[in-house]
Amino acid sequence: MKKGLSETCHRFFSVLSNPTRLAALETLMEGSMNVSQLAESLGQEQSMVSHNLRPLVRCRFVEVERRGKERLYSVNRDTLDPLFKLVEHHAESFCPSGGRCLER
Amino acid sequence: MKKGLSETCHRFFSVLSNPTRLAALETLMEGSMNVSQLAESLGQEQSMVSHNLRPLVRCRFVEVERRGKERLYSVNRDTLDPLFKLVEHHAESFCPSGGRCLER
DNA sequence: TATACATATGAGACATTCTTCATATGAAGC
DNA sequence: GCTTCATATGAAGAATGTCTCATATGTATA
Repeated sequence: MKKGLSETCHRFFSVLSNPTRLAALETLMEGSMNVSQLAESLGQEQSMVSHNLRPLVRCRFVEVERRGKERLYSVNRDTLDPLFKLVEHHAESFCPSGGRCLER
Repeated sequence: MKKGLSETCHRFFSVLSNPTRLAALETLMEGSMNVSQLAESLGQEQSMVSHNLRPLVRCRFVEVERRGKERLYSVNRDTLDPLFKLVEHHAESFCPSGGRCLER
C-alpha cells in the first residue's frame, strides 16, 4: 500500500458506506436517469436523493450531464464495474453464507 | 450489479471507512504482527486497536493466528492488494490533485 | 416578468459509530 | 493455584453522519 493512500481510501470508502447511496448506484448501473426518476425508483424524497448524489459526484463515482432543467446522472463504470466485482468475489470466497460474515 | 450485492457492499465498505482500521491495514500490509506491536506502531491504545481489529477479522480483511498468549494478525492480500490498487487507480484517473476530489 | 417544474441547499433533530476507561478472559510460567 | 503478560469486552460519553423539512436556485415557457 502506497504511503498516504490510507486517507484517500477513507474518503473513497466512506462515500460508499451508505445504503441510500449504494441503492442509487445499483439503480444507476441499470441506466442513466435524472433525480426525479431516481427518487421515484428508490421510493425516496427528491431532497434526500439529491443530498446523497452530491458526494457520489464529487468523488467521481457518478457523472452529471445538464439537460435543460433536468440533470442526467450516470455511473462511472471504469471504477464501479471492477469494484463491485471485487466485492462480490470477496463475499463468495470468504463469506460462504451469502455475505453473512460481512456483518456489523 | 447483482441483486442483493448492495447490502453486502454496505457491510464491506463500512468496515473500511474508518481511519484507524485503514491505518491498521496499511501497517499490516508491511508484515504480520500482534496487537501490542500494532498498537505501538500506530501510537494507539491496545484496547482501541483490539476493538478495531474485530470487524476486520470478521469480514476477513485480516486473519488471526494464535501463538501462545499472543495473536498474530495478517492481511488478506487476495482482497486487499487489488482493492487498494483499484482505489489508487481511481484517485489517479479522476482526482488529479492528490485525491483532493475525494473529500468530505 | 410571472409561473411552473427540476434540482440543490441549509439547519436542526435524530441515529449511528468511535473512542476511552475499566475490567474480564485466557494462556504461560512459577 | 497465583502472578504476569497479551488480548478482548462492556458501557457510556463524544463525535460524526444521516434524514427531514423548509426554502432557495435555476431553467424553460407563456
